[in-house]
Amino acid sequence: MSISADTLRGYTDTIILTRLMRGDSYGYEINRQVQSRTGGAYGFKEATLYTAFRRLEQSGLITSYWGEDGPGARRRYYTITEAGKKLWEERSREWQETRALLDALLTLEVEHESD
Amino acid sequence: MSISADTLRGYTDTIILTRLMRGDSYGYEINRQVQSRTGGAYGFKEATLYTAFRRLEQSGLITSYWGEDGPGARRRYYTITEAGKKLWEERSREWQETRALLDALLTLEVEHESD
DNA sequence: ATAAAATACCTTGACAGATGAGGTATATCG
DNA sequence: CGATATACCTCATCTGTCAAGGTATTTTAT
Repeated sequence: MSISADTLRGYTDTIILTRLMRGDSYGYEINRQVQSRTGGAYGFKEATLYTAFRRLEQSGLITSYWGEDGPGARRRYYTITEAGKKLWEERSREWQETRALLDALLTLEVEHESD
Repeated sequence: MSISADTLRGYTDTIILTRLMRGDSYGYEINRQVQSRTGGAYGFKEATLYTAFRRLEQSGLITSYWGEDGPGARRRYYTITEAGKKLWEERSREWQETRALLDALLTLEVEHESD
């Protein structure tokens, strides 16, 4: 976990929604995917993950169901709703904007003669 | 202000430090620069800005002094310290990493035949 | 002269997201 | 049979943002 989570604050929900855009999944798996996609550089703290699920479900962006009991511990699966998909589109676009803004705001512009 | 500040949460300090890397400045001016560099898309709320100054000063990342009374309302100028410069370097590097992580995490990877 | 707008600063309380610390239960592996 | 991995959960605390409130000076328009 080389990246402090506070620099990603506010993106938890969108990251989860991104995972669910690929199909239903459950907490533990989503976190494993996040870790593997970042080469181990980032992963959710459990409390962060599960409070996010509550928040997203309460907002109608995802729904959940208990997985058919196969082998292993019980799993709660999550499904993204239409509202969730719409919000994901919006947040994705917003990320592009934010990235451009931060690139501009965190760069030392070059000194001009005319300055 | 088309970008919600919560997507920039955690970058306030680094944005301010970036401005001060260019030389001493004061609150109102820093905010004007942020607005102009983002084409009006982003600006600090006053409370956010001034609480950030307190935080940064308490952490020894900036120092402050009242400007010589010229024309206009009184201004409190801020100077970045050596510790501040060091942190700015670190946070700048971190932003590059974070940007790459979020690009990876917010993208729907393409479906492969082998999936 | 005077009212309005712009410049410039400040604090406090409320709110929301992240998380450490605590917990439960099952399955697998040595 | 004990340790580790899987898999879930909650609550109290901490931190950053910001609405709402405030002060004071200068400039601009009437």
